[in-house]
Amino acid sequence: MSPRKSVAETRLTRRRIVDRGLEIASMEGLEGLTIGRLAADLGMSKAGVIGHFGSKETLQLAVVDEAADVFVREVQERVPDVPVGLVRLREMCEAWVAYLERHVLPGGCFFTAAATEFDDRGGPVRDAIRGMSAVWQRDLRIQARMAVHAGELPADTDVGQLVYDLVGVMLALNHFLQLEGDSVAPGRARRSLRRLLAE
Amino acid sequence: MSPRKSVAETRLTRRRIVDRGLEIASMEGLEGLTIGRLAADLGMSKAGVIGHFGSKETLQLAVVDEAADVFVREVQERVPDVPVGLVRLREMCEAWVAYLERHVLPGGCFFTAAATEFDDRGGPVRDAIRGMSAVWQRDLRIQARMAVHAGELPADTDVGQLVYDLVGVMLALNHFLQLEGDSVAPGRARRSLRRLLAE
DNA sequence: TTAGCTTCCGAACGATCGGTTGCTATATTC
DNA sequence: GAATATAGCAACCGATCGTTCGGAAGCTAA
Repeated sequence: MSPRKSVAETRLTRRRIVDRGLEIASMEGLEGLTIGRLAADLGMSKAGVIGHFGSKETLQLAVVDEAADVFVREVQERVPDVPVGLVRLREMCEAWVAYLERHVLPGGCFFTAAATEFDDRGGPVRDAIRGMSAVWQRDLRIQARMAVHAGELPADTDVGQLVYDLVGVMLALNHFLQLEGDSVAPGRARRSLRRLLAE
Repeated sequence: MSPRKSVAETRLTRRRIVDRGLEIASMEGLEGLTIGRLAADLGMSKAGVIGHFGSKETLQLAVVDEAADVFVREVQERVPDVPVGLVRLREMCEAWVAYLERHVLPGGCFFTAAATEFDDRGGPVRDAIRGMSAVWQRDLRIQARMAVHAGELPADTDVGQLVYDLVGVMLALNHFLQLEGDSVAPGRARRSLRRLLAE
């Protein structure tokens, strides 16, 4: 039926698949993302979908990559160009809160959902998720360390502890927003961040 | 093949199913819990498994109930008989940390996993999970309120905010333990709790 | 024009999903 | 001891899972 598309159109089809796949995965989970469901949503055949990836696992990895791109675009690139250290750390966290508040993905934070879904298994998908999570936490740790070094945070600050607490604030935000539809949660998150990142 | 069992044995079979089901669900998720897998694990037929419940949803609800029982047994009943208020609140949180540290379930906190899995869907299973979560948070809120009233916490304490932060500490603990196998996480959790629940 | 490459489809594969149906064998009840 | 109730099994149902295969259709290079 469908003939060969130009190179540009082909890339576009692949993007459509991954984009819709990310939406589904953020709601139903990476395992709940089904070739048949994806094909039906996009009005194409299962073979046409899987042909771009070869296997479901490759598709899952492409979705994880896309989630990382979305995170870069919707969080990291929106961090204002402020000096490194405490000010930048605050803006990174604010961008994070705003991202969840904006409901960019229908299922909330993709990495939160994917992490709890795959935390007990092995395999490349779990490794990819863990890698993405590690990169962001590393960025937080770097800024926190700079803030300590610049005297913007107490000299005896435990940077690992601080990152732990920041992650907790974000996990709680996702939890209260998604499970309980709690609209005051972003305010709570910001208040916790203010206390954690006070000068 | 298998004949009818005595009433006691029947109850025991049902318990075996739900117990193993909870273990599987804590690792693979409530949807990843399949009748066939459960039957194979227990050395019985699918019909023998589903016969006790009638449908998979009923089985899932039974597993959620069992998870609540485990939580009561492993957390709430281990809270020492200390006076209400701040002291009791501290012991409740400590019991919670110890529960995750003890690795009672192979997949970590069942309700954390179940909540993120079902937070985007409707139906009785989601309602049950939300209900369990609400009960525990209510208990926390009550003790926090008593602590404020007794002057053990600052008078201007925002109890909702405190519960938000406590939940964040626990979600982070589960996250770092399960995804990253971080053995220092329980220490981090206790340190955060000490800061949140300082007199 | 022609040959090759690629995208996508329709159809089918074996496996597994949740669930149903008869049946056997036993515990319980009378 | 006879009648009844029921736990669990083997077999099967239609649906869906991920995946494979052959071919149709159109772009591109020769």
